[in-house]
Amino acid sequence: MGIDLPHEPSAGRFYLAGRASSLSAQIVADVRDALFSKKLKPGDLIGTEKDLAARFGVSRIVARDALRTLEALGIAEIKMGKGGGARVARGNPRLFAEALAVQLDLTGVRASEVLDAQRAIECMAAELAAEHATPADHARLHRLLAESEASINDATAYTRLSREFHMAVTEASHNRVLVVQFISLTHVSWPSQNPTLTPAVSQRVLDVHRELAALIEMRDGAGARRLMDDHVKMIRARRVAERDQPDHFHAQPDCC
Amino acid sequence: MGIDLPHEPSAGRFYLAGRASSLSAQIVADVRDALFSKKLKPGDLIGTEKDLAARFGVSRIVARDALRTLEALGIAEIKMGKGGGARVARGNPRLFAEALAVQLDLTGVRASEVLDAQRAIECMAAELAAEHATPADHARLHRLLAESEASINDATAYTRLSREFHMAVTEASHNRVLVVQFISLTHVSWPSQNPTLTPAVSQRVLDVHRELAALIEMRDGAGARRLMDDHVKMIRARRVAERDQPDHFHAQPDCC
DNA sequence: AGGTAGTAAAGATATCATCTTTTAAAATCG
DNA sequence: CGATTTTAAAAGATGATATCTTTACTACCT
Repeated sequence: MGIDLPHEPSAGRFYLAGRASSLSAQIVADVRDALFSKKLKPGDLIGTEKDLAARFGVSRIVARDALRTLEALGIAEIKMGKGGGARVARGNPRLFAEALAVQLDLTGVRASEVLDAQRAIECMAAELAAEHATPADHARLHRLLAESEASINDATAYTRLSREFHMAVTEASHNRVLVVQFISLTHVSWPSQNPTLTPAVSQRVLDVHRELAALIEMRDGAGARRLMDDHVKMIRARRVAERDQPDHFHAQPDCC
Repeated sequence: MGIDLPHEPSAGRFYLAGRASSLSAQIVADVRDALFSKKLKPGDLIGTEKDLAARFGVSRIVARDALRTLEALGIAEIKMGKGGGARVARGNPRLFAEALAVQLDLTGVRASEVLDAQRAIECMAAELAAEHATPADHARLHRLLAESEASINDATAYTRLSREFHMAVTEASHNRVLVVQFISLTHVSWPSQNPTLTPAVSQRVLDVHRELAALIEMRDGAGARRLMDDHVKMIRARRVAERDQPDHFHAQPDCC
């Protein structure tokens, strides 16, 4: 497919002052162009440092600079040893999640903004899960509910299982774009520890999760969306009632 | 704030075989840790290649390797010349948009998946715009509607203005996370050219845009959400009726 | 206020060191 | 004696260093 990326010169580091562009930046641009024009696909060999240096008439360090950039962008995977070199990577959602987390941190968005975006993703996921969930998806949701029940007194395990339940709902939508975005947003918004979670709150959340799984099983997309909307709104309200400050993500005790 | 990133060693290139980790990878990890623990913030000086080389007891090329990676990740901005060196970048949504586009391309998602994710983002944006739009936001929407009306017979200009209208709705939500996601998804999904757009279709889309602006102005969040949902569903249906293939993004003539 | 020179910084090159992978030879077992 | 396994060496690849070149910024002089 042809991805229509921005052509304006201000598109990041591909347009630099001084030298029209550094030599390594030119190599990066060439490889990216080949990727987007489908001349390269995941698994293809991009080349060794020696190969690229020869091809572009530069030193190995320039080639290495370019490969380091491609690696950081998730485009290339590099291997040492005979038969090594750089190959086009397969898509890596976790890398993307990290990139988003970094950018959100740097731009200083508020918890409320992240949670509203998460609400958008999870509501759509719930609706589409009601349409597309498979028997395996239903089984997974039920297994996670049972494990959550068993961990009702263990706040750490419960928090982890809760996130896995939301992840399972998102994956039941069979929309990989929503899955990637869910992973990214929850990297930012999901606390890893939740010391103030009580068994009473856990039980209430578990009840909502059960109802959601039932609506998905009944193929009630509108109902699943509404319940998820209320559920994530409740989480957001608890967060925002505590301090709505960019640097209080970590301190927030609430999840679902 | 504390961003809770994955701590498992398999988190990308920060855990390498052979050498416990390359020297440059260690520098990258240190800088990232400093960023996430708030020891570094946007605008801060990370250091020159010489500084970092001295600090970590390595050569300038190792420091340069690390800085190249941080630059690619959008963490560092590098400047040549006296007073140059690397500083912590400000958040760059366009970089994130490109990263997402690359990853979506590499994972081979379908147009329908991207458009469903876009529908999630735009519906939430419409609802929040109804709550948060300012007089300046309303004025901008009306200006864009007027310019669209004047360009009804110019498919290229109309396509551009149409995207700007959607962007303006998203910005009227005052949620920067939704804005970043909108930019990212439309990098992938929005055709740059639309040769088959007819004035009749343009007029119909313009009517929907007018109604949407009116609902936002009336603060009717539920109505704005419903209209946007139907609108993006219509776009999706037209796309999917043509070929639902990952590599036909570029060829799709439809936008709104 | 403008031009120039000096200095600090990154860009790039040639080369050496180390690591990883592959292949071939030797040893062992049936 | 043939097949299989183990070990070692060679080849290929990246990691890293020292050094030269080019760029950009700042201070000084006219």
